[in-house]
Amino acid sequence: MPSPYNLEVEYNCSECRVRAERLFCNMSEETVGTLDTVKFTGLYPKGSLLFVEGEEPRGVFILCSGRVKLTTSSTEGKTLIVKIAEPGEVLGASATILNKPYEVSAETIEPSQLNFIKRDDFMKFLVGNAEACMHTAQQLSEKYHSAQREIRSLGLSQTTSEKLARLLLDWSEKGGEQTTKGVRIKVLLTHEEIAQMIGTTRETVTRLLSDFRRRKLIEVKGSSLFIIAKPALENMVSV
Amino acid sequence: MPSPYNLEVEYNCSECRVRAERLFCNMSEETVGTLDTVKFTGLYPKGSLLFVEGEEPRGVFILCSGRVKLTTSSTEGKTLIVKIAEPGEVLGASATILNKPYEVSAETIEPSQLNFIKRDDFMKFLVGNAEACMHTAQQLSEKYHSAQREIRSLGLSQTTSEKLARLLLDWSEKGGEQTTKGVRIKVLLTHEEIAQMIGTTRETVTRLLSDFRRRKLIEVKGSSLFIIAKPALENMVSV
DNA sequence: GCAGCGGGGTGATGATCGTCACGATCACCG
DNA sequence: CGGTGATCGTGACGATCATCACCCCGCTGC
Repeated sequence: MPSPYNLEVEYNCSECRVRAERLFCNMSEETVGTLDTVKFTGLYPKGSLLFVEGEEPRGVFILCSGRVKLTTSSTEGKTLIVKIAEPGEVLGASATILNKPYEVSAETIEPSQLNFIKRDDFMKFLVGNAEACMHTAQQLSEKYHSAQREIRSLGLSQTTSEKLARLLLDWSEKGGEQTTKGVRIKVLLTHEEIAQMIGTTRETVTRLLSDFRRRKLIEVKGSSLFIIAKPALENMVSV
Repeated sequence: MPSPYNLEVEYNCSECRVRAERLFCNMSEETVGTLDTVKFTGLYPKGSLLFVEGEEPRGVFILCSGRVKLTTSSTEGKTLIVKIAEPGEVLGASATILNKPYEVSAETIEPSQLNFIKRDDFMKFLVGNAEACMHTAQQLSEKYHSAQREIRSLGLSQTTSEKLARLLLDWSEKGGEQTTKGVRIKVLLTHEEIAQMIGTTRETVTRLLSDFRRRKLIEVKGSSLFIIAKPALENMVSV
């Protein structure tokens, strides 16, 4: 079946084959049926802005496939990437529940499928369905948990190399692939974006990566990055 | 009525006079009745450890009165104060819901009253009571929101003075008292603790505060701190 | 071809801030 | 009243990193 952006699309949550793996979506047939009646499926190309920091909450997005970059910016124009959201995450839930402005901006960095639920519908869904409410609470707990990790990393790291090492280790755990040369990571972000993830500058990232290469901690081949000396990297992080 | 630690204690949520002001506790009589049956009221002196980072979740604490310091530490012993919790907040909810280790440590910094709910009881309370679940979701949203603010501040601030200025402005908004000399803040933390709140060292805090004084931005009299030049402080922060 | 652009590499320089070191105060207590 | 510990003040020094500046490379469009 031809579909836009080379994306395999599932318009119907009840028939979604990956539902069981998704923390939020893994709910009873009945609840998912209700979900199907209020959601709007959308396909977004890379670079779509789902919502912007400061905007009044219109509702929530459930990320079905693809990846979404969550960012926040200072008045000076400096940008921090708070998180790269993965499939299964619910975006904008806290702002929607509190009816306060979105606290981050969300932008797709790959072609993505998202299900949108309008604020009113979402609130009714939560109030009327204990299971949905519970799963939302879980989802929010997850988000708080990961925010907490971010705070630790930003606040307790002494040096920038520590933060970079930590980021690489995080990546190797999440999306790493074991090879004979160590874990391979696909680096899909530019140095600029990596810098925005750890709160530093593009130049510093470039320099640190060269430094890591020189010290044989990592190896870079195109967009592949190999973790050669994992223990050494682990020694650098104290958080 | 005499009570320990000079604390006015309310053993019964149903009769609590400040309940309506508390985001979480402001629930129907019925729900609060249920809450009363599962909670254990505790009084804690200053310095009590409620739970420790990494520990398996025993349950949640509802802060009735007093204040609680939430911290996280690096393996090197450096400590970051994530948040000072105020009455009405629920502590340990995300860890309890996910059944993952507490992500922060909680320590009272004043004599405090807290209601404890065991994990099993709390989960049953949520599943069986839509209102409680909804209020918990709200509470978690609040926590996520404030964590997000913290991330912004830590990740986007260029200089330490910016973070300190921001902290003072935050305080003046939350607990400030208008006087002819500008807003008065009661500083109840040591320089060491302030340093831990903004991720720097004690010496730097001391120096920055002296600097702010020299530049007539603030004035210090004992534990009172006056914000003399609020606009100047606001100009320093870009987050 | 070549201009334009996004991305990466690198050097020079200076400000910031962590670290170490030492003193000064003040409260509390035997 | 001297001792002890917590807190604050301050100087000296050096490492780290942001900033600016420039260059290189590969790609795209004309």
